[in-house]
This record gives sequence, C-alpha cells and structure tokens, in this order.
Amino acid sequence: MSNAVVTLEMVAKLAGVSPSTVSRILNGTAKVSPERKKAVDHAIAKLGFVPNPVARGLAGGRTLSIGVVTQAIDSPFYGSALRGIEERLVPRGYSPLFVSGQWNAEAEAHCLEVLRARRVDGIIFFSGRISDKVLKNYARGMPMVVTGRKIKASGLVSLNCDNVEGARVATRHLLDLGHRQIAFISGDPGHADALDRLQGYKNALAEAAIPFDPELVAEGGYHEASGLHAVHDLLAKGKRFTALFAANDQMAIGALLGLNRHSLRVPEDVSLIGYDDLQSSLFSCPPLSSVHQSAHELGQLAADAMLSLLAGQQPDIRVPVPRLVSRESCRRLR
Amino acid sequence: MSNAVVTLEMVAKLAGVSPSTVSRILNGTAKVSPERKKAVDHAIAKLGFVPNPVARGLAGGRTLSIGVVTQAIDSPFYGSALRGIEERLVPRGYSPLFVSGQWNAEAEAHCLEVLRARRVDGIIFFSGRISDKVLKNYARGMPMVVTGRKIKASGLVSLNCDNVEGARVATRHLLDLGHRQIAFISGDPGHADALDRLQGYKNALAEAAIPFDPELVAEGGYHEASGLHAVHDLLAKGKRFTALFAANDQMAIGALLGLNRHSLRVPEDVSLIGYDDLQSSLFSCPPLSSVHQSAHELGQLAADAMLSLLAGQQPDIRVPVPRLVSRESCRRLR
DNA sequence: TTGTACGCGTTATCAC
DNA sequence: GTGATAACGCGTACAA
Repeated sequence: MSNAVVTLEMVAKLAGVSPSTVSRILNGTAKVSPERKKAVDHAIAKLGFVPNPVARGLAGGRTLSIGVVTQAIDSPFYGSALRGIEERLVPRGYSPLFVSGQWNAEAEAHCLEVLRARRVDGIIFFSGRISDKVLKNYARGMPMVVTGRKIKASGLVSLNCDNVEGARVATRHLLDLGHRQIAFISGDPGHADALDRLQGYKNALAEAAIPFDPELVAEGGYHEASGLHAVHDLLAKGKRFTALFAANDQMAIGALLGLNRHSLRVPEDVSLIGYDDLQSSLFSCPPLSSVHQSAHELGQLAADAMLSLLAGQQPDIRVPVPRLVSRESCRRLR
Repeated sequence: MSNAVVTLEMVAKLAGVSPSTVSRILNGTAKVSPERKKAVDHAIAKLGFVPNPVARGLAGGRTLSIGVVTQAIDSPFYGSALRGIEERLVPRGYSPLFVSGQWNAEAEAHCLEVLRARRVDGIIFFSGRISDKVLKNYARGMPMVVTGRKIKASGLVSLNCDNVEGARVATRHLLDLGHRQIAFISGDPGHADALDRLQGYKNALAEAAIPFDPELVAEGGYHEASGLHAVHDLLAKGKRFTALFAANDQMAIGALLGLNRHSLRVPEDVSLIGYDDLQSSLFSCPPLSSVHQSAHELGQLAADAMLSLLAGQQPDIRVPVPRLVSRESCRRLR
C-alpha cells in the first residue's frame, strides 16, 4: 500500500547491520548469523522492502528478465506458447520480455538488438527467418533456447518438434480411413516446419505405395485466408480428392470454409485434418481432427530449458511426440 | 556484430569531449556546438554504441518500459491488443512488459507489484477484476491507462468502448431483420463489459417495445465452451428463438457448434451474431456477423495515450464507435 | 556551451 | 561471518 521507496540501505540501518549483510541474505551469497538474519528479515517485512531490479541489473550484471522473440504475438499458436513461458518464468522471479519478429529477418535482428540492449539474461527464440549463424553468434554472449531449428552450439538449446513424424501420422490417419486421393496444403516454404510437414506427408504416401502427385499440393501461408485460397486453387485444377490435410489448423479452418463455399461438406464429401490442435479447433463445425502439438507445453519446456541454462546446467529436454487427435472432420471412405 | 560492451564514456573519449556532452546529445537535454555533435555522432556510429537502459533507469529514474496488464495473453482479443501496443511503443524506444492477470483480482494485484518493482514508467491495464480504488492509488504514483472501466483520476486515462451501444446495434440488427424472439448469451457478470452488453440488448428490445424475457438469457463466461453450454441450456428450457446474440465472438463460435449439435442451421433456422469481430470470425462456417470493436486499435490508442501522458500532456482520446459487421450468419425472417 | 563531481540502489572484492 | 569500499553506466546539478 505504501508508495514510499524503500532501499536496501534503509533496511540495513534499521536492522543495525551493513548493506552487504542484507544483500547476502537476499541472495544467499554467504552465511550470516541467525540473529542478524532474523533482524534483517524483520526489517524487510516492516519496511515492505522490495529489491530494485534495475539497480540489481547494473551492479550484478543480471536483470532477471528473459527476452522472448515470437513471430506474431497475436497468433493463437504463439499466444499459448507465451502463456506457457510466463507460467514458468514469473514464479521464479524472472520477467519475460516479448517482442515479435513478424516472420521478417530484419525485424528479428532488430528484436535481438533491443533485447541485448536491455541486458536480458537470456533469449528464447521461436522459429523465424533469421540465419542460424546470427543466432549462434548471439548464443556466445548469452544463454539461448531456440525452437523449430536444428542447431548445435554450446550455451544453446534447440527444441525441435518432430514435424515430419506428425505430418506422417496425420496422413497415415487418412490412409487408414481408406482415402487414396489426399490433397495437401503446405505452409510457407520459408519455414523449416513447413518443409518437414510436407516431407511427412510424402513419407506416409510412400509407405502406402501411393505416388506423390504435385498437383494435389497447394501452397499456403499458415493463416486462414491462405487455406481458403488453397482450396479454390485445388478445386480449380479439377483434381479429385477425398481428403485434405492442411499443414496447420488455421489453414484447415480456412479450407473448411472454402470447401463449404464449393458445396463440399466435411466430412461427408471431404475429410479434413489440420495440425497444431489449437484450442479453437475444438469448436469448429465440425470439430477438427488435428495433430496435437501443444504450443503451451512447448513454451513451458523452452522456459524450463532456459532456467536450467541460467543455473549452469545443460538441460536434457525431451520434446513430446506429436499425437493424433481424432474428432469429427474425418470419416471412413465408403 | 561486435559483442563488445561500449559505454558512453568510451564514446566521449573517442570524440574528445566529456561524458556529459555525449549524454546531452543523446537526450537533447541542452544545446551543443555542431562540431562536437558531429564528432560524437561519428564516434557513436564507429563504436556501435547503444545506451544501456539499465543504467539509464538507475540514473534517470526512467526505464523506458511500460507495464501492460492483460487478462489472458493467449486469448485472440488480447493478442491483437498487445500487438497494437507493441506497434506504437517500440518505435518510440519503449518496451512493453506483458503480464497476465487471468481475471483474478489477487493475480492482478501481484502483476501490479511486479511491474512497480521493475520500475516501469507507466502501466496500461486491461479490464480485470481488481477494484477501481487500487488502480487509482497506483495512478498517483505513475501514469496509467485503463480500459473497460469508468474511472476519473488525475494521471489516469480511461479508455472506454461503448458496449451498451454496440450491443444495442447488434440486437437492433436482428430486430430489423424481423426477429422477435432473440436469445442472449451474456458474458461473465464479473465484467463491466458484460453487464453493459446485456443492457444494450435490453435497450434495443425496449425500443422495439418487446418485453425482456429472462428465460431467453443464458449466462456464459466469454470462452467458446460456455457458448456451447449456453445453447444447450437455452434449448433445454424449450424456449423458442429465431435469433441469438452472443456477447462475444468466442461464445458465438461455441454457440454455432451447439446449434449444429441440435440440428439447427445458421442462418436458416437461427440467426447468430457475436461481438468483437475477431479475425477468426471471418472464417467460421458461415462467416459470423459481429460488432466490430478492434482490439488492435484499442491497443494502439492505449499506447498512444500512455505516450502522451509520459510527455506530460493530457491525451484527448476518442474511442471509435462500435460498428456492425454484417456477414452470413444472420438472415431476414420469413 | 561545456566539464566536474556526485548520486541512483545494488553486488562484488577485499580486508578484518 | 562481517563491514568498508569500489564499481556498474548514465543523468544532472553545479560550477566554469
């Protein structure tokens, strides 16, 4: 309630000890006698003292803040991830600093500069277009956790979901349901993710000895509108397909509308499956089958990895395997 | 590219001037001779000097960071708002510090404490459950921008969307289409927003001389699942209705699924309208009519207001009026 | 206009 | 164990 500024020095004076002792108690840097500790704790409580992170940052070289480079803070996927990060970081006294790169290498570089200027203790970097080299370079200066890339470097943890496998599972699901003509809406080819998911689609087809047909692939951009357009393109080609796999849920939702526009019903006429299992996919009409890849959990894992790194340990993170979530947008053929 | 730490002092030395002169140039605090300024600019560029915000914060008492208390960083509405804030703040050198209160007064109070401890220069506070009194108290210590409340206090700007009017417009739209039995899914009564939207619904009915029927109102919680349940409840009562107004788009999407579950088609059997006009509403099946209330724009306005406040000016903000967006989820009766 | 000196609140490095 | 003392990098009275 009190708006007054209370400093460590004031605590020290009231407790009858030196500032250093107070600092030691706060950080557990060294042992102090129980009686002094008690006096200090008492003074802290009485004054309502809260350490100033700014001063701490200057003196100690740590700011207790973690930079998080996301690509689009307003996307449902990243929103969940950021929430996961927040859940893990805040209770440990760290504050996440979110900046968004907008899938633009230059903007991403700028984000990194802002974060470095702010002296964050570490950086969590989600996907993006910037080169691995730049990221590795930053990693030499501070702990980094990176997702969606396959980089190896000391002081850098790479969290990689198995997108190839996830896409294989999704495609396999459609195959198991008897579908043979399966169209695919790819993500932005600028993402490694997108390429992997395409590969998984191809792998599943190969397993089933079905030749890959480029005509059944439409390129999207990971957002709803692109899914809608992709369906138009696919249908315009006149190619027949009984099932459609979209490389993420947002495009699947767009595709759903596109199919409706062409009087094709899901799942009666076309089976549809997405990827990511967004919260909202549970409420589409019909509820969308998808590959569960929890962004929320990914965020938590990334934060945990960062915490380990900061504690000087090499985290041993195992990313959860993608899991099929079957709902009502797919049906057995015939 | 250089990872070295460059300080203001080094710039001063290289430019052959005193540190204060460099500081003055950086902050425009006082006039300096063109020649020295040139030398300093040159040195800054050569060294790639970036001022340390941490040190700046300690010395100058400003951290160039703005606390933003959101309720759920992973909700589509807040995601857009945060993006709007980021767009305005970052180019001006400020960094937003996002924390989420989860619609929990205690958590919100904790958020505010964290932000104060971090010495943010100001706080943008979205909705929430904490009391106006606490907010006013904080406003005495630093600039505040608050949304979704009607508070008056010096150093505090209150951005208020006219939810009563928006809800009236939505209901009026249904009335104009010939509907007379219009059900309503309210938001969490803990929000002022929710109460206002209910009031707008009532107002429109009154204008049309239609008695308000409590049986046609179901209580939701602003998320998709609650919209789904609300429809079940409404239908279980056996009340007939030809149109349904959900107090936000997320609930409308849930309601859409609920109606489908009961073999009611939108808009053939029931006309449906939401509120907020989320990006995703453009892609529901059918695309959802809604009341446009740009969260993105709201974020920008809040950020602009904060910047004005920080510049010592009293911002004169005019919140955009809610606007009806008619799509395919409503149809004329008969 | 410009430079000097000090302070911001904390941590780290010494002696004791 | 504990307490002075010196940084940390910058802003700003104050003097010149």
